[in-house]
Amino acid sequence: MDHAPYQRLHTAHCRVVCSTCNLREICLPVGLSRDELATIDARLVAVQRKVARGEKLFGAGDPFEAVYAVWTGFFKTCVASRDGREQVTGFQMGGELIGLDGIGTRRHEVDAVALEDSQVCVIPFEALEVLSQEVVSLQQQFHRIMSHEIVRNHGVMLLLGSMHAEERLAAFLLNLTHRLSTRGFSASSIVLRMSREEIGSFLGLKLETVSRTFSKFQANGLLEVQHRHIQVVDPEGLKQLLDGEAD
Amino acid sequence: MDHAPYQRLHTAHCRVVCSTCNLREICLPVGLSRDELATIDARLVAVQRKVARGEKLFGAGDPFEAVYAVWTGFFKTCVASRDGREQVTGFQMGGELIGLDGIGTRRHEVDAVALEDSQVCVIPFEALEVLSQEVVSLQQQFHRIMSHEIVRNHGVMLLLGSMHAEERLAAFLLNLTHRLSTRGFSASSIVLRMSREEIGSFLGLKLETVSRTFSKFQANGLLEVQHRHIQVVDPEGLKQLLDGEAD
DNA sequence: CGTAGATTTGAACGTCCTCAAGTCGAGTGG
DNA sequence: CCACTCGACTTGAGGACGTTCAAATCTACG
Repeated sequence: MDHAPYQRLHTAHCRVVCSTCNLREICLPVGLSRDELATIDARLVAVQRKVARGEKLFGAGDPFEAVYAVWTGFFKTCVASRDGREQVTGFQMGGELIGLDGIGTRRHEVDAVALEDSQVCVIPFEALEVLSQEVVSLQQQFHRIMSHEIVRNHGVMLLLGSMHAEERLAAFLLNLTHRLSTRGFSASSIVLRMSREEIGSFLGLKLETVSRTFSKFQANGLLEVQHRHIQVVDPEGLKQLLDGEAD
Repeated sequence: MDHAPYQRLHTAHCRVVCSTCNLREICLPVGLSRDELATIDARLVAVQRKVARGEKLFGAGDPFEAVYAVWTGFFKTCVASRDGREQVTGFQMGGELIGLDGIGTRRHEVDAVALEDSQVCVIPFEALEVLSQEVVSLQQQFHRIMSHEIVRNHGVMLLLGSMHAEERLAAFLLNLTHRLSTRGFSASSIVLRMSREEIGSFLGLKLETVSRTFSKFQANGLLEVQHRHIQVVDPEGLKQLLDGEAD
């Protein structure tokens, strides 16, 4: 990669400061006091790392040393089975943590790939454990985040286990718009960072089915689809699809 | 229930002792020293609770106060969507923790139901957080367990998102036999605690498909099926199904 | 402006679901 | 002890939804 030196430069020198970060209200430091934030700044988040679009933040099997908070950009995580099947397990955006899968085995269990040029905050896990022994609310917030991840996974299981293609895509879009609007972006005009194939892998569908379903939603006046640019015309209609009020 | 008083008696008086529990090597206290075990005994696991077959340990929406370690018996956890769809998110046996879903919201997000008469150790979550500030290896083990739960969920997503019925059931049976043999039970002769419908809900299949697939496995000489009693005749054959070496 | 990759769309097929009937086993009461 | 009943399970037939294979279209990026 011809900008590897550029990356290295930033990895070494860019110091992140949680206390002034615009994501501090939706990231790991939620609920921390001013003093606690200062402690985090001083002892926890050491460096930032840039990850170019298409590059891996880490791969399955890599030694686990840190978890990562997305600062800018967009990621996917995916698992693969021995025979080559791949499953996208999630998409991560600003303020979300990546790498929790590695804590148990001390090796990462998924691939984390940037879907656009991105920057993450590196949170050395050892430091996180040490610091969360001192800072109660950091410990609590960390536990909350892991628990949320488990609950999120349950939601995906429900989706994969019991929903039809249209319901899956509707749920996916509503989840995406919800998370985007939490971060101050429009909930109605969105640009997908992932391909139809990646959406399909996440939703347990083939890319053709995803494409057809987009077309159908457009025909039904729920969306306007132009490649990766999606206009959500009728969010209520999407919700009704999920609540079984099909008509 | 006519043995409610009996339950109450035990809830109030039965004191569990991790240090002599036969599950201590596969439960929360893995890796703790003798002294640390003594601390846990004294300050963490206060009471045991009996849950009769078919009863809930807790339900979705209940206030979250504790996590539970299965001591004897067998549980399922399930989520439901507003429109009544239900998805079994997991089956839990001795040494496994239930209730991690409630940490984030302070309310349980799933139903936990005993599939046979069971006993759990009640681990008040507040106490767990306090104690894991002092006992490093307890904190580490707890984080490991949450991470394992996340990785397990990823495996279920892979199963639900990309596998065919036969592969799903094979994966389910292999997972079950593996966990049973870890606990000293036979890996070849197993008694299912759950109905075909519950298996189907977990695997994203209808009960008829589960039943048909059992029959097919029997016809192919992989299993001998007698209702809920399963003899695993050819575990290698099951593994080959998963690795795509179908023949 | 051309090429490679992503997306859309069509048609035939296959897996799993739905609906339905029948079997089996445990528990109950005569 | 046997008949009865209820729920769980099995099995069959037909249909639906999503997949597979294939071709056309579009876009981005060099």
